[in-house]
Amino acid sequence: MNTMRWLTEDEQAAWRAYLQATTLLEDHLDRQLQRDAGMPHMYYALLSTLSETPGRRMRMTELAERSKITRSRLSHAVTRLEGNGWLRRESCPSDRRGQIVVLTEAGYDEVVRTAPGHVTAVRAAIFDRLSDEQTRQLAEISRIIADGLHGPEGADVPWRR
Amino acid sequence: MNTMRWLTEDEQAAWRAYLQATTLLEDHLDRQLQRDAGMPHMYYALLSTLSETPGRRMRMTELAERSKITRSRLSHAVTRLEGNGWLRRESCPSDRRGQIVVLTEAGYDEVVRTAPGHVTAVRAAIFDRLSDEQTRQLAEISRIIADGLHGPEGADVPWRR
DNA sequence: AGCAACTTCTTGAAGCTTCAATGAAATGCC
DNA sequence: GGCATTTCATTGAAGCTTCAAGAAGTTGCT
Repeated sequence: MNTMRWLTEDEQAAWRAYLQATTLLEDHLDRQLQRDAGMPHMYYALLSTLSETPGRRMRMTELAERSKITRSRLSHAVTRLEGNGWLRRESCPSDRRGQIVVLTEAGYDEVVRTAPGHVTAVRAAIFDRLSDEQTRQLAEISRIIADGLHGPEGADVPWRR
Repeated sequence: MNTMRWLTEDEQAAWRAYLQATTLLEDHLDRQLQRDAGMPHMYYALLSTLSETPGRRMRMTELAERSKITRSRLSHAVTRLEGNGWLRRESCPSDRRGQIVVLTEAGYDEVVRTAPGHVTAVRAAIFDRLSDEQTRQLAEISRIIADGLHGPEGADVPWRR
């Protein structure tokens, strides 16, 4: 007998729609930010995260974890953004392996300058089209998926990387 | 006065959750398929789409549009997959500019071999965790976002790309 | 203290994506 | 027919991501 569980009609439809939506949205936001800020969306997200953080600084590892990217990817990204003068590395006093990424004044200004355009793009693509109810549904669904893939925020699983 | 509309608390929460979920999921599926099939998720999706198509073949442009990727990206992808022997290019009889991508027997076998593992990964990450109601919500939300970004399946907008 | 095991971060190479430019063919217009 | 415009697909270079390896520092065990 065949013990394999395939996707139902509804699940297939949802999966196709999800793939199309995420592919289009990623592409759309990458283009918007590449045009208006000269960097891909993930790079902008890094600056944005730092801009909301006390001291506008964070340990590499923590920034990588919050952003859900590998340390390696972050390392390359920081090197590039440092070249733009938007970020700076400082060594960590409490742990000499550590590096602290600091958003420069120029980097902060860049976020301030480009945030309105980015928020407008996100609104236009998503939240202006969804009801409040759907916005909450999206949040809940996203949390369920994210939690399944890395444990609910702080569950340290050794088999993960 | 400031006429800019920022995101509400709920919208910010949804956006953060969405970004984390999609980043983690993409990464997870890319790894799963890279390990089990030796290709990234998008490449697998191309083979999978072709496998469900009459004659297991499609025009480049149509495959690119269904997959929501650029022709350029598809061109590179097909070159790579052709190198693996999973795809083959044929010239189009009705339009001599055209190319038709054909899934080879080996390519079809590869999809058959790796589909179960992939479906299991998708189920485990998403549908085993969502209620039927949430699955329908995800489909609806995804459709709304996708439609906003490229017109509802067939609306040909000249200003796009 | 000494040492293995682990963590932090970086690096270079290989692979993937984007962008702009190009060749070739089809289409529309007069 | 002749010519400009548009469409189809490809190409190479530059930029981004992944992967495996490695240097440096910390932690835990005895």
